[in-house]
Amino acid sequence: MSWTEERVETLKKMWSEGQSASQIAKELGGVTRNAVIGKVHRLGLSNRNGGGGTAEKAKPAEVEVPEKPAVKAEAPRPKPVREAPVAAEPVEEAKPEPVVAADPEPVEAPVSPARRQIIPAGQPLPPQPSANEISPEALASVREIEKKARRLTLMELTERTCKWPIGDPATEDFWFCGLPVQAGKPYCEAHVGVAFQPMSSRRDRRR
DNA sequence: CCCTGATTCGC
DNA sequence: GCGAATCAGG
Repeated sequence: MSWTEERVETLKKMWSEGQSASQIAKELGGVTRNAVIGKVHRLGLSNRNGGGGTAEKAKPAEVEVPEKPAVKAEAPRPKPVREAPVAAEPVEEAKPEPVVAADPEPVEAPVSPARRQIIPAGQPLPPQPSANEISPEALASVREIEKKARRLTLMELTERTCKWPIGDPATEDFWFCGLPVQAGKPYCEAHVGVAFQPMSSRRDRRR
């Protein structure tokens, strides 16, 4: 295999998207991650760099996803309490916005008759942390990730698959992320981002 | 052990 | 230029 224009393009694209060398190598095929890394260096795009000559501290591009309304087609049912997908606002104060199911999304998922409605009122729901103060980037990537999730079942999880739960466990609409985990951690890159927050203004909730 | 990117150096 | 081997780290 040689580095054809096309392959280099793919490399550049994926690399800028933050894909790992191994993933890129897998995608391209015929090359190892070493080859990819080597090429990356030779191309001089190992670090942030747009090729403008002047060293601009441009951040790693990152897939800028303004907002994707598609959250999750939920049936208009007495769904369990769930905070709004997120309100990524640069607000310093946590703003509890109890937005419940306000998705102007054309639901197309017919509710299965044999399900629903049997949600224990307790608190059996997994964290499903739709935090209040998660970095916008993390959230953006999480939403992206959830669309690329491998949708593994509990039995399919391994020590190397992201164990982030997605969906409502009380329905068929539930699965695990399943993407390759970060390293040692139980979640993939994106989910690690929201799971392990630096510890920002973790103001204790008063009750 | 799994993975990551960085570097070296014979080819 | 290429990339396996190696290094350094998580």
